[in-house]
Amino acid sequence: MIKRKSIRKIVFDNFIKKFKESNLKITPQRIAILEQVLSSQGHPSAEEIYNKIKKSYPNISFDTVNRTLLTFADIGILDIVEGTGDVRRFDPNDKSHHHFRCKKCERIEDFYYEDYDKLEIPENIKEKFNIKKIRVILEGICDKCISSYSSSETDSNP
Amino acid sequence: MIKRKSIRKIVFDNFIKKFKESNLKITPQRIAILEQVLSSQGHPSAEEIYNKIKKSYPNISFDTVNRTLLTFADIGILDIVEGTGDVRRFDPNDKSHHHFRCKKCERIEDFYYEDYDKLEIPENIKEKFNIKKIRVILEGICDKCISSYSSSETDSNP
DNA sequence: GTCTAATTAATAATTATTACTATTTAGGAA
DNA sequence: TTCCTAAATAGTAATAATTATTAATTAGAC
Repeated sequence: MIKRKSIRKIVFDNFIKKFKESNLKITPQRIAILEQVLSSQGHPSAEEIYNKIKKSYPNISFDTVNRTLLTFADIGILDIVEGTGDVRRFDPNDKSHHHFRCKKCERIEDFYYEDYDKLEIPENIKEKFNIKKIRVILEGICDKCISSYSSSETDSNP
Repeated sequence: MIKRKSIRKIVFDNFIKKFKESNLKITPQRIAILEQVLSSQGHPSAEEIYNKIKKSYPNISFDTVNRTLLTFADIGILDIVEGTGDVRRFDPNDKSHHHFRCKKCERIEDFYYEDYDKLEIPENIKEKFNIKKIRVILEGICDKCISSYSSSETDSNP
């Protein structure tokens, strides 16, 4: 019991450290959202998290939850599922291809790479699902954005 | 000139065939949208396509364009860029993982597969972009949906 | 040409996301 | 501790994307 609590505390403290590193104030709302996120399964939307938090924190606003989740994504506490939150985009390219996505300008660029086209599908997946398409998403910073990025990204010296 | 035109016609006729196979009527609107899509670069949104079509077809409605594009995606004339069009979803899973997506119920399931974690990044991409994350998306039909799918999907005999 | 089910235009309704502003608060300095 | 200030929040409004509705039109089979 005591041990479980302290493990949980360590995980938690790590996030608190991240907050401080990013000059984010530690507010009860952020703590509540963090706790909710850490105990989430699957891929919740802002609204799902908002509804859960409201139970213990009735007058938190949706905006705070949404904004905070985006902040968390910014500082790397959680991820945004690829593509979601963007307007629906159509892809008229009928040749087998893969996508590079820029995290900064959201640009999506097609690229071709045969090795990726013939990737093997894991057995347990193949048994359970009927796979129709395989796509690799590379996420990062594109050439146009990289220059405007701080040097700390490429230079890891203090 | 004549040759180019007939190649274009062949490509076009293939799509017309797809229309007929799917019992879709061939309307001038659909032709216009098809032409616009086929000449599109990148990953246009419904609105972008709508704006372009309006120039040659001023009183087409947005709804028609949007609905038709979805229909095209249904019959496989084009794709929807993975994830787009969906509510933003957060991913609290901090372990390296990949996604299976069901095309029917939109379910996203995490899975783990080391081979995918250590995929090589093509040289030309590595030179141009600063890659931070690699993710494989498997698209298909999930176990829960497969039973409600027509047998023609799994049985390719006439 | 006639008929009918499918399609469309126009618009309304719904839903997601972002923006705004007055108020409150975290956390550093005295 | 108390004070101060920049940051964060609640509440709400605005914007934008998507889906639904309905009356009118039309493609394509006969």
